[in-house]
Amino acid sequence: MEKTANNKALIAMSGGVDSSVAAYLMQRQGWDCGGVTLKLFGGGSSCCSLEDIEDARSVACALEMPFYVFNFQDEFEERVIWKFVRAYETGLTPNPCIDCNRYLKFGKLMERARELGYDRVATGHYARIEEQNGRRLLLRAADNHKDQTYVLYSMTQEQLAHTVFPLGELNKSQVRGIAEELGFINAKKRDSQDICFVRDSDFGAFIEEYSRKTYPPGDFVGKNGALLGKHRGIVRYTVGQRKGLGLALPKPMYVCEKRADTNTVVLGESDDLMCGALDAEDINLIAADSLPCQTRVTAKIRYGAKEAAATVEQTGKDSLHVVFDEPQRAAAPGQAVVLYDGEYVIGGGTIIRGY
RNA sequence: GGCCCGUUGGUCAAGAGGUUAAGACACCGCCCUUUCACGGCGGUAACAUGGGUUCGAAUCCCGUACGGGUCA
Repeated sequence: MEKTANNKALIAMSGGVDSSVAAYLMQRQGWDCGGVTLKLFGGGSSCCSLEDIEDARSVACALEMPFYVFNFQDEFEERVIWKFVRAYETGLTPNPCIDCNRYLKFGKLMERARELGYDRVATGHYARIEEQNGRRLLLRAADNHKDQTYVLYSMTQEQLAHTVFPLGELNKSQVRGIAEELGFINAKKRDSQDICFVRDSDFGAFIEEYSRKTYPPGDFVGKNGALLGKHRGIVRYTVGQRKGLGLALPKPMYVCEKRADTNTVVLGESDDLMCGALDAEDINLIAADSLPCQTRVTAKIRYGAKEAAATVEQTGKDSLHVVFDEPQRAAAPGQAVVLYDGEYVIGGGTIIRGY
C-alpha cells in the first residue's frame, strides 16, 4: 500500500447537508481538514449563492477548520456550461454534473488542493472507494437509493487515489441525523436538484439567453415521416420526452430522435423508444485498463434509470458496444452509460447512438 | 336554393335515453431526482343554441347559428 503523503484533506463544501457532514466525519477520522466552496457560476441561480457560501462557512467555522472560496467561474463556464450548450445545439442530451465532477471537483479543485498542500479531496458524494492489488475501485454507496457513482464514472486512478468519500457507508437519514445532532445550520436544508446553473428549470430559455441565439421552430414528424406539428426549437427536447410537446394526439407520444441537421424532431409511441444495444465513446475504465471481450455487466443509461443486464464489448481504445438482455427505454445520445459488476463500477462512456 | 352529415373541456376525442360525461395532449400542484427525461399521485376544465318528447336526454324530434359534403 502506498504511503499517504500527508493527512491533510480539503473538503468540497457546497453549503448543503451532505458535504457538511462529510467535513465533520473527515475531521473525526483524524484528517487535518480545510473546507472550500467553489464559486462556479455568477448568474442568479440556485448555484453558489451567497447564502450557500455562508452556510458552508458557518459549518467550517463551527468545526474550526480553515475555509476558502475558490473562484472557478471561468473553468466552469468553459468546461461545463459551454459544453452543455453546444451539446444541445447539436441534438445531444448532456449531463453537466458529470463534467462538473470530472473537470471541476476532481480536476481543477484537486489540482489546487494539492498545490496548497492538501493530499486529499473529500466530497459529500454517496460512493465508496476500495483498493485491491494497488488498483483503486469505485463502489456503489451502501445506501443504494442515494448512490451517485453514475456521475463519478469518469474518475481516474490518480483522482481516486486522492479522494475520500466519507458518506459512502451512510444513508441519508443518518447524515441528516448527524447534522441535526451537531446543530448545523443546514440540517434541514432541501436537497439540491435540477441543473444548478439554470434558473426556474427552464433550460431552453437559459440556452438561448446564454448563447445569445434563437433556435427556430421546426417540424415534428412521425416515424413514417408524416408531419405532426411544429416544435419550439430543438434545444427544448430530449430523447424520451413526453410532456411539453403541445400536441393533441390519440396516444401519448415521445421524442424518439433529434435531427439537428434538418431541425427535425422525430416522435413515436412508447415502444418505439426501446433499443437493444448502444455504442459509447469517450470511455473511462476504472476496474481494469481494458475489458476482456464480451463482459457481462449491469448498465445504467441515465442517472435515475434502473440497471439492466447486458453484455459489453470494448470496440476500441475509447469505445464500447453494449447489448442489453432486455431492450432499454430511450437511450439518449450525450447521456452516459455506466457499467457495473455488482457493487463495482467497471467504467462508462458517452452514448453516441442506440439501436 | 334542395338534400345529407357534423357541432362534447384550451386541443384531439369516447359516448349511441339513466355514466361521478372516458382517454390523450396541454396546464397547475405534489412525489421522485445533484443532468435532461421517464414515472407515480392529485387538480382545473366540456355536451353550439332555443323548444319539444320522456319519470329521466350529450344521446330521440323540430327550429336557429356555424362548419363540411352533394345536386342543378
